Amino acid sequence: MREITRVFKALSDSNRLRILKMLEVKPLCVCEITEVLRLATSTVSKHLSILREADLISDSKEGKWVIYQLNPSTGNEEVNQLLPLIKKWLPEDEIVKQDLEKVKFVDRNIICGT
Amino acid sequence: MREITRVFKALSDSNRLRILKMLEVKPLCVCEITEVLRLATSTVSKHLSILREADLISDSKEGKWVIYQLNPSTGNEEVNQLLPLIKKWLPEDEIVKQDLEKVKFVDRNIICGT
DNA sequence: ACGACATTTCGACAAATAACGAAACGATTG
DNA sequence: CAATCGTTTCGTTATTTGTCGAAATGTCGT
Repeated sequence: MREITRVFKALSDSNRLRILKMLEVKPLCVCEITEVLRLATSTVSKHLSILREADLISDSKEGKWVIYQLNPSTGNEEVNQLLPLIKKWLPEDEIVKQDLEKVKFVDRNIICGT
Repeated sequence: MREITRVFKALSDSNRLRILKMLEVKPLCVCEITEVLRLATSTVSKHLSILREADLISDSKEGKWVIYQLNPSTGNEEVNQLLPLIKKWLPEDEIVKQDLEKVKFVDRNIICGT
């Protein structure tokens, strides 16, 4: 039960949903997500840790960057069922559409360190 | 977006999940749910209103009782996809199993007004 | 080893949330 | 109509949550 409520809690924040939708496009590092969401880096990092602890995403180090990606298939059966649903949702949401547009052109080598 | 986060927020509380699982068995009135959850009536009523505003359940008056039931198929497409998933979840959860056992024998005519 | 940069952790704060009891509301029954 | 019973609303309180900035951690290039 605690596991499931943790997943739903992770999904119940609009900024975290935006992050998930962005990660559907491609894996992203923290600074790229920060750039799109326009929140403090520490805030984004917190959101990502909540998503990670819910098993919705996973991270991997790549040089000085930490790359986050959707958890393609995890041990968590509920997550495995939820992610495909969410993938089909919000196709017409204005904010999400804008985010995805930005994600296409975002490049960690250019964006970070301005 | 607001719609979807509202649904996930509604699902992110263990007492509200317990209510949903109970309603999978049969429609219930507030006092029956209160009896199983052992929370104050006003607290249960609040939880129910949150679930209702997320379109997860609906209510109908029946004499002096308000009967709540799962929303079989609502205009909310996300809810239509989520409810069947949740129905398959938590089959082994101890608390849920106890709740369902209690629900079987609960009778609003006996329980209410003690 | 040092400086620059990406990320996480910490501490603080405001806002949202879950819980309760008391009071208000609505409907049924005497 | 009045009393009763189930439910909702209101006001309060303790806890959790989202956010930020500052400090700590970790990594790369020089």
